[in-house]
Amino acid sequence: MKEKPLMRSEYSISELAREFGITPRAIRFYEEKGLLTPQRNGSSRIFNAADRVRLVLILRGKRIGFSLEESRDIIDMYKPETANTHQLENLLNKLHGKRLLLERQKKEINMMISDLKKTENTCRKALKTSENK
Amino acid sequence: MKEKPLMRSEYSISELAREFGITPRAIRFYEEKGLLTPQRNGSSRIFNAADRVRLVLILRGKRIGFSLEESRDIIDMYKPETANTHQLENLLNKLHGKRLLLERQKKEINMMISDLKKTENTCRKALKTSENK
DNA sequence: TCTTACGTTTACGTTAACGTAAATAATTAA
DNA sequence: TTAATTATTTACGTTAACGTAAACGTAAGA
Repeated sequence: MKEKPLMRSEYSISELAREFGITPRAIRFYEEKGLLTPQRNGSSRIFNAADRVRLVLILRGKRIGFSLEESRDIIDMYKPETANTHQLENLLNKLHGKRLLLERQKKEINMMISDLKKTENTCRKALKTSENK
Repeated sequence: MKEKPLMRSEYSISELAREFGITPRAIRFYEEKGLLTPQRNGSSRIFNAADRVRLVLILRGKRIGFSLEESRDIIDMYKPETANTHQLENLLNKLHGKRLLLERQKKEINMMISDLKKTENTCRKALKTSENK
């Protein structure tokens, strides 16, 4: 008799949805946008390991603040048929650009924080003064 | 006769728009959302120094990836009538949160970059090999 | 057999942050 | 006086990334 495979290689839409904490609708949406292209069993979608990886990449892209369109490059990069060095350079440039942006944002945030801490001190002093009257 | 003031203290909508590289529409939109409350001369808006500062804050908020709703707290913080220590703590917490998020994003980006550089090397080797045949 | 769970497609709804256009008024320059 | 510039309000349009609902098919279990 067959044993249950320890590591699944095929997934239903809701299995993936559960695993990644997203909705089936979202997954279908990604497919609509051409970011996923699962097989079919009749009308039902069947996702394999490669599809799962692509989903991981999509979600990783989202976490770094990429739009789906921006993530498309990342995903394409991981499918061997289309991947080429030119694309890779391109993507690396994008990533460097994003990183620069993040660094700038962080600097601005730090400035705002130190700015507000001054305000904080001013506030506290004002409070103290008003308490003393 | 009157001399032109060196430092303006009143601005028309298009003056501000030009100065900050945005459209009058955007400024009106910010007003609609209650982030700006310029005076009027008849039907025309007149912005003063304080309004200008608030606009600066709105745009700064955008640069660090805040939505207008999130920026609202920042702006409110800078108008003395409403500002209080509680709000300030709140805002500081938000900013710290945002910074954490940015740091995480940067880490993910760095991971992706180093990941892709491996791919890059693999690519180059593959190219070399195929050239040698 | 009936219900429950899961799958599908189609299609309209939603939020944010404006863009764009139309119709109109007031001011200014030639 | 006429044209250009700048202003207003009203209101519909746009993009992204799904949410939500309807209407339907299918397979499993009590």
